Amino acid sequence: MPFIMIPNRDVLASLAQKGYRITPQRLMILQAIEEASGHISAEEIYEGVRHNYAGLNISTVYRTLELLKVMGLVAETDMGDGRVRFHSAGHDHHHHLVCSVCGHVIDLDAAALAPLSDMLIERYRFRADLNHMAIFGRCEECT
Amino acid sequence: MPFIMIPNRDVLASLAQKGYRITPQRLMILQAIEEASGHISAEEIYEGVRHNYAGLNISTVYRTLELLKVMGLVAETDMGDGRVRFHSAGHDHHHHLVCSVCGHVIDLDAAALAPLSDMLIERYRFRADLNHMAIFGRCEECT
DNA sequence: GCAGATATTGCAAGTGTGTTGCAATATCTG
DNA sequence: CAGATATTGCAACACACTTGCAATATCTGC
Repeated sequence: MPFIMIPNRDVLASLAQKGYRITPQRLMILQAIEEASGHISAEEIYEGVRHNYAGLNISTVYRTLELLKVMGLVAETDMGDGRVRFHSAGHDHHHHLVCSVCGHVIDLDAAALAPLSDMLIERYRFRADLNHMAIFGRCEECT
Repeated sequence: MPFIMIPNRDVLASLAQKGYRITPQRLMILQAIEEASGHISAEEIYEGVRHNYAGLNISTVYRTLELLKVMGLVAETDMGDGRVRFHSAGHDHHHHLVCSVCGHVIDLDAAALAPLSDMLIERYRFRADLNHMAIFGRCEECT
């Protein structure tokens, strides 16, 4: 059993409280997500954790991510590269400007889309779920 | 060879002009896209066309869609249901409010997102490509 | 601590959407 | 109409993700 850092105690408490078990795999996956700078895919989590613990299976990563997502502990964004990316929900809510040319991602804070959200409710009675939205386009360098 | 309606002449001219050939498969696929109310997936185009012409292969559908997309004759939107959907680019540009609960899609005209687009250029120097964007959330009925 | 209940894992096979190499065939040009 | 070449159908593949199930690990109550 490899050495394991202790991730966010609140996350562990949330899991335990609902009858979910704290396993080394879950600890390592959580740690990988929290350590990731930016947004990390299931495959990247898998590769990262396997450096310490070769026995990990990719299906455990997917199942853990699904669990964390349903519990609202991680957020999911489709950056349009054919796989879904995750980050800790503990960070501030934000959106993503994804450059279609160079792949660079600019973070955009949640407030920036508030006017859009208000307009959609007023004009269409549509309550947009704008968490972690990806907007595609070209960044300054790639114009 | 089945009976074939004549799709948009401009589209045929665009194809011919670039050395692409007018085949019955392409005619039938184009027709399926133009006749579709709303947004149609590759699989739906395939099934629809096969009613008339059983010999069609799904890879021909994908290759034709790719061609039409590159030529700007159809537009593509990821509605978040695990497959990409297409519609004729001849129609007005618009966006989509997709209800996560009932799947209902509200069309939103392009102008509605102009303020967002302007803000992103001004504040982030990011030129968003907002064509046929999908915004997820809940419609009035599913609140 | 320990035993039993049960949540979780690893494995291997399966899904679903979309892609690709290649030989056969169809379209277009002169 | 013949030749050049674009396109198709086929079958196999790619890739991200899912699932059934037996083996194993975690947690709870004593």
